[in-house]
Amino acid sequence: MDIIEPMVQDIRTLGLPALLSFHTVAREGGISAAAARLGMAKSGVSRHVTQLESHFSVRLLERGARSVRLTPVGQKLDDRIRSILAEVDLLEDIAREESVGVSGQVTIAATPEFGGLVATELFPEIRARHPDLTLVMRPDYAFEDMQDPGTDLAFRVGTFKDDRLIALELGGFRRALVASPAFLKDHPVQAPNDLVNAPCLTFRGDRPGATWRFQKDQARSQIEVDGPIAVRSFGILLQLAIAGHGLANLPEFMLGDALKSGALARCLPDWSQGVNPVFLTFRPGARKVARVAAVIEQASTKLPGLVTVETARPHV
Amino acid sequence: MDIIEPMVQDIRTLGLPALLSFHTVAREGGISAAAARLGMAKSGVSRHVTQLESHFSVRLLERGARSVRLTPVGQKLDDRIRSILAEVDLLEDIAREESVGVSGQVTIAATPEFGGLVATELFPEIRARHPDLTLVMRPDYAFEDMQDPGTDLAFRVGTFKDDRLIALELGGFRRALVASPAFLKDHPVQAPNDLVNAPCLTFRGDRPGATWRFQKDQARSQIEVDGPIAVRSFGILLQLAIAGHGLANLPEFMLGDALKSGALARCLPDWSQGVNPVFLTFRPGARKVARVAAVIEQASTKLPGLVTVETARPHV
DNA sequence: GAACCATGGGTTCAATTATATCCATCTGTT
DNA sequence: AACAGATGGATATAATTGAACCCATGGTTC
Repeated sequence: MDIIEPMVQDIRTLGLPALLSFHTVAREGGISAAAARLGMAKSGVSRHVTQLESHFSVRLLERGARSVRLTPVGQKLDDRIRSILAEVDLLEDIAREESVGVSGQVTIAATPEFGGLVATELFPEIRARHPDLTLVMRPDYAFEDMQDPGTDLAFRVGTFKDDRLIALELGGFRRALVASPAFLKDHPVQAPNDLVNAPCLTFRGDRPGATWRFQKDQARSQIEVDGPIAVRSFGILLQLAIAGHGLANLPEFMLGDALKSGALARCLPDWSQGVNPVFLTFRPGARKVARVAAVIEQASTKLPGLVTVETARPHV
Repeated sequence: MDIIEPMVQDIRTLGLPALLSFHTVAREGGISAAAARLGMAKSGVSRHVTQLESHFSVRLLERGARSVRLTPVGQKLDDRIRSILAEVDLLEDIAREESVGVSGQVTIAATPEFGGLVATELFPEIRARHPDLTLVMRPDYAFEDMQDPGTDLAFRVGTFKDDRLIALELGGFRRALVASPAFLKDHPVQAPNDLVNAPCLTFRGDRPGATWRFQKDQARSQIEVDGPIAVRSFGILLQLAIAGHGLANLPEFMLGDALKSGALARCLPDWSQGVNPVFLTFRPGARKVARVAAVIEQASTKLPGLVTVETARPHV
């Protein structure tokens, strides 16, 4: 009849509860703790683990006297199992939305500035369409794991590495070097090299200083800048620049008002900086959850117009 | 003690076998057929489905007299379930490789031309590292679903939409408009508009004709070309161009030899065409499977140098 | 510092409980 | 009548628990 023979058989002997037990052991760091968390007898958890071990014919836990550690294979498997359990959770969401409608809560992570843009530009329309939906913006520079439930979507700027997430490229933005007009009168900046000893207001990331790259026609310039003030907030950098404390290199989308009102002026307007791509990331199954899809859709239709300076490439 | 309370509980009553049964029903189009495929009593399959339905409180199947159809929710859920089952399968692979080592088979889909590039440039080194690994290249212009096991990796050119796959951007290539020197002597092409009535050798995709876009400084030109010969193979287009049958617009990476030997010459060399991005796509968990990871790693380290014309952006 | 025990975590085992599966039967449609 | 799916009861299978068991560590004591 049918040619496709190789279908999954082993799943039968592999239970979701066993996967959950093992994953909980990995999370909690011990069988007793996992059993407490799951509200079941520790013998059951122990059995689940051994069951998986014999199923895979691989040792998943290094048994110490008072503790267990994951073996390398155990770690790999746990990582996948975590994803699987998260995907299974989504099944519930998808089904529930069918009867209850789009409601509940969507949690979105983004940098504070970008989060502001997203919240002001996107949230009103989403809320108008889905009144029962609660949108939670979690502004943070540190990107979280997103494998544990809690965050549904994350806007990320620039490169990142995570196999387990879908990344939707929304466009990109440029940065602009700006300072207050008064400051520029005292500290004229004609070329990128003038920045070396200038008071640059840098974003304080993991390490001090920053590298700013400029390009003009074929000329490229890469400057290691530093300055008296470094802050872990672009918003504060913006205020500092307006107050005339130095040069700031800020995303274009933050500068609209300040440039119009004349509070800030561009430096080196002929020199362009590369495009910072903006990605929207989420777990693979998330797009099938209607309330998450609503936000994704809104973001992918409306945001490109807001941040894209040049159309870079077809979106994924 | 711990703050993190919301952990999955429902999984307990949700069995992988039930998911498998439902998915098989969806695949086979009926409960009896599914039961036959799974080698179990049809009553069991029926129970599994009703069990899921009551678990989710949603109807998954439209019951007809002699057939069942998936409800919209059923389709969504089945789509996710399919992914989940595939991910569960990967668990076995990951575990097995720990004891057996990297072996087995990796199936890779790509267009015939690109497949050739991949096979010649990538396969030797991979095979040298993993002698027990069998690499299967499946050249095909039609991209398959990749949700059903069978294809582990797929190289894709240009845009695509599939939430369920991870896309790794490897770089991009440009196309070049070429023809034989003899042909060009008879049919000089000075500007893109000259192509309108020229005998263009087009790739026969889903619909006839093609749109070629050219750019020179700020000038942009978009030409709807057509011609006497349309073939669903870039390789044959290359041969036709060499034989002097017309103009072909081919990927740069195919043209090395023909341009060097003088068999082909560039047309409109001042006009550039956009970069065609190349993606490597795979199921989310696939990278954790060592034998697949070996190919991904090789591709992502070696291919960018082969196809990238300009570094577009940091890879994901 | 060596011997000692008490503690906490992991495993094993048997009994109980729950669950899945099958076969036969029933219902409804074509 | 024939086929596809649903239902129900009997049986076998599997999951869960709680108590007993191990065993390494850490602290205590001498």
